[in-house]
Amino acid sequence: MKLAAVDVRQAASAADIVYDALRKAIIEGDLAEGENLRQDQIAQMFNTSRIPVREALSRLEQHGLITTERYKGAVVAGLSIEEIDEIFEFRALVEAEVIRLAVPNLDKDTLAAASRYCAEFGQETDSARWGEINRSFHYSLYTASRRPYYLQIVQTSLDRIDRYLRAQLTLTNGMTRADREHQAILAACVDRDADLASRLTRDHVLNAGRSLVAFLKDQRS
Amino acid sequence: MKLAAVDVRQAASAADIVYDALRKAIIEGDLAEGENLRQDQIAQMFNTSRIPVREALSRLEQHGLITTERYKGAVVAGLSIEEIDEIFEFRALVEAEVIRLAVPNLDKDTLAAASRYCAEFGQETDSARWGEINRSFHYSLYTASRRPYYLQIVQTSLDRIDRYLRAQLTLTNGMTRADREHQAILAACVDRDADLASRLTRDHVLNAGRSLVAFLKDQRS
DNA sequence: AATAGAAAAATTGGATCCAATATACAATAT
DNA sequence: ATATTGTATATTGGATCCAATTTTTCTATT
Repeated sequence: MKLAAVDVRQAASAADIVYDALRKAIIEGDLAEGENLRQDQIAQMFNTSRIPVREALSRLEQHGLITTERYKGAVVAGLSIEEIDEIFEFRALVEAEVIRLAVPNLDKDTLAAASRYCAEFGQETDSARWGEINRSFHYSLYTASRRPYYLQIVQTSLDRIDRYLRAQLTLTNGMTRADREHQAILAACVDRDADLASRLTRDHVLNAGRSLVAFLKDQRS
Repeated sequence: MKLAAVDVRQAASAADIVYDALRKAIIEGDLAEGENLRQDQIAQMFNTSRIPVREALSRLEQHGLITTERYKGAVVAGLSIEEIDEIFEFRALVEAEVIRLAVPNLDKDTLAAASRYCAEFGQETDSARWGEINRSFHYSLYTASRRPYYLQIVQTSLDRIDRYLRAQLTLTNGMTRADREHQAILAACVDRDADLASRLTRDHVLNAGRSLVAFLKDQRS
């Protein structure tokens, strides 16, 4: 029997759909930080009741993307400069280790895919897509680490600061620098130099963080 | 006006209470892995309806403590040896960094508290309490890192493998070795030797992981 | 007796309803 | 005019009800 088997176990529930949509909207900055999320309003937007919305909001809160107060509701979580700084520092630690673990396992296909993302990043003119391509580039390499737990942590960390990272890429000329650094990381991976790839990734993340924090300090003062 | 003001904003909701209770039961191993969690049954145990229970289960799933399948329900998540191994490796990375960041900030009170936990750990005869004291010892030092994001990650990582860690302490004589290592870590902290404390913490976590994995490999085969 | 299939029970996901709380606003007092 | 109190509205948290799905039990057939 030849059939494209589909795993029906994980058919999306209403809560899944709402969660995915809200997560995406927050990550991409379509929902401004501080914005109120009214259960009723969201429920109507998705043609469902408040129950799945409440579950979605609960998940978002667990991931730190929103904050809720009892009987008051949910608002998109903002991050202080100190929190942003800390998350970048954390990412530098973990992602440097992930790429180190990944390099020995990199095969031709993975490197080719990463190379495509790297080129695409450099050529893309629509700044709205940089964040997504940037993420794809790094993640395609990280996957070779074969460390699902690390990868999940990296994803949730990135979720928290993705909005700001996107801003940093478009402003302060972060894009051209990121492009250079991506090429260097990719080259180190091709050379199977895990230590170098790790150091470059660490610096890449820290550079982005420093540049972003400097920008925000200026902007918020 | 003289009144002991209490912040009523964060009065626990029913979902909070159920979540805390289930989390504790899973972490401490009172709920065996694979065990079914029936919404109705739990709701009755807490004299509430299924709604708060569902929210609690949703949170537990986000933290990886249970797995759920649509229309089938929730079961306490078990971990494969590979997953346990990975989480210990991850903890070693992060906790080594956290203690390094903590050492410069350690004040007398914090060291005194850690010292008390360390002594308590060595003297406690009730093996059921070792897990909790062990956690308190490490966490009291980690707090000085002033890195709330790191600390939250450390907590959730520990939540995932605490059951197994408790088993490891009671079996394979893990307890006496842990006690020795705690004293060495504490001494390095008193000496303000961040590098040493970091290295010792890393080894401490990796040792526990290796010993646990060896035990499980033997047991599960 | 073993097995396939149908009916019944159990369980979850979602909708609707009610209670508790917060917010907005009007009325009143100073 | 301002501040305070009371009231109405909006919003959330929780209970109950219904639909979709799974699991169990029963029955018929071989």
